[in-house]
Amino acid sequence: MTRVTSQKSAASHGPGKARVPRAVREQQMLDASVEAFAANGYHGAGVEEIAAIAGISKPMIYLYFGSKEELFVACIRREAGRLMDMIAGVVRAEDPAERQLWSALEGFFTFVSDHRGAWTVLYRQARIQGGQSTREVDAMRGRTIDLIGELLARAASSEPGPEAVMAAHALVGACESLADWMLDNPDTDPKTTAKQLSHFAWPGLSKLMEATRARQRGEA
Amino acid sequence: MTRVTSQKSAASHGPGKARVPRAVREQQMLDASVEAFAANGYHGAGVEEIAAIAGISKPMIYLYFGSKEELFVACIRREAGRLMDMIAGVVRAEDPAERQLWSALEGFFTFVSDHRGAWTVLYRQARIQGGQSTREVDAMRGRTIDLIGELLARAASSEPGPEAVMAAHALVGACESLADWMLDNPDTDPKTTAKQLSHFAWPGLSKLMEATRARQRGEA
DNA sequence: ACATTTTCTTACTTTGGAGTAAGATTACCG
DNA sequence: CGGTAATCTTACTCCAAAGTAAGAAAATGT
Repeated sequence: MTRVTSQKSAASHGPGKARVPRAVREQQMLDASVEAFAANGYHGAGVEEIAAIAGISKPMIYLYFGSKEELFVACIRREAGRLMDMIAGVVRAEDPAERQLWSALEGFFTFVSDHRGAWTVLYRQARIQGGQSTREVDAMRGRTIDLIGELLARAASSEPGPEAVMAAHALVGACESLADWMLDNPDTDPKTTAKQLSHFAWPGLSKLMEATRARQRGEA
Repeated sequence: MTRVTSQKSAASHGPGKARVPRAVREQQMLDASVEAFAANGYHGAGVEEIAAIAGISKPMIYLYFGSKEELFVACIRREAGRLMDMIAGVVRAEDPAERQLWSALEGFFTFVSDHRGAWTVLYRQARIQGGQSTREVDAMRGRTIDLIGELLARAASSEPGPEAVMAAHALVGACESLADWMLDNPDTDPKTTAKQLSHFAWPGLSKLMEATRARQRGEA
């Protein structure tokens, strides 16, 4: 509610609306897109509706982004970048494995919490949509899983085996599910969620890495 | 490929197509719908296309199901029922908690494996779509999570606490993610997947239940 | 002041696909 | 046999929403 179409319309001289440089408008359009896509899904959200939220008319979107799909891809890219930045910003390479894992979880849940609704829905949308956006998100998801697999393997000082890959998939799935849950329970603390998941997942991971190390000693 | 429009067209007398009773046709339509929705998503699949796959013309679908959305809901309901039957068929109430958990996982992964592509995509579709289908699937998912939470609580002989609920969410998410993974790796054995996830998840669950029991003793 | 570029809008075309009208053909039942 | 009900098709209507044409109004430079 109380959407602001232009915060300095009165300051500008005359009846014409405030002109805004392209770079800024693009970000406003992306903000509006994320809001609309998150609320109604890719097909549910209309370009006209998005334009309205951004306080602008439809052709501008086509002028700056070319098509609805490209607009969507631009959203995905921006949000994906933000998520990656968030995680990269809190994980310290010199920490031990368990600590790194916990940091990554904390970064992820904090991001979801900060971007209420927006990201997770967008993320789920993108994986379904088909086309470029799906490819990009799936690629990012795949890289994340590989990374976690390698992290686990490194903690067990070995190569990533099939169990580590499976564990990584399971862990990522658990994160996604808990992220959804956080959206329904807005008063949940991201750090608590991260810590609890960490507590829950670590015994199994620890056991798995132990087994890996044992197997490796037996083979060597 | 080699889609069969009617296996007894030659057997029937004359050029007219084989007539089929409603109950049978409905199932054929649902089969076609699942195939099309799974391949192209709810919006990507056209009613005309579904009709073609079922070897029938479009108005029949509207005559029997009313609208595209109702058709989709009917798909969801049928597949959800099958999944529930599958799980209910393998879980034995008198078994201990760990065994029950493993059985449920086995049932789930077997179902996904048997209904290659179809179900998981449908399921993911439904959770996004909005409308009746989303409500039903989310409700089913919620019941499943509650069930698992209660199972865990019962194993710890206590009421379901917030940690149990969280663990249940994480576990369901892990299952969904691994189901997706199975679709990309068709040569994966469902039982192996179930067993591995069980091995991976149990230490954490066990520890959690232990803590719950300890806390309860302290309070009593 | 004038030309050029950038920002922005109103009003339009187009189309893909959901949904329907009207009726043909075949089975069923006295 | 009719007559009624069920199955099934061709050939439409209709609309929401993507995308576009044409140009107005403001900024920017010279």
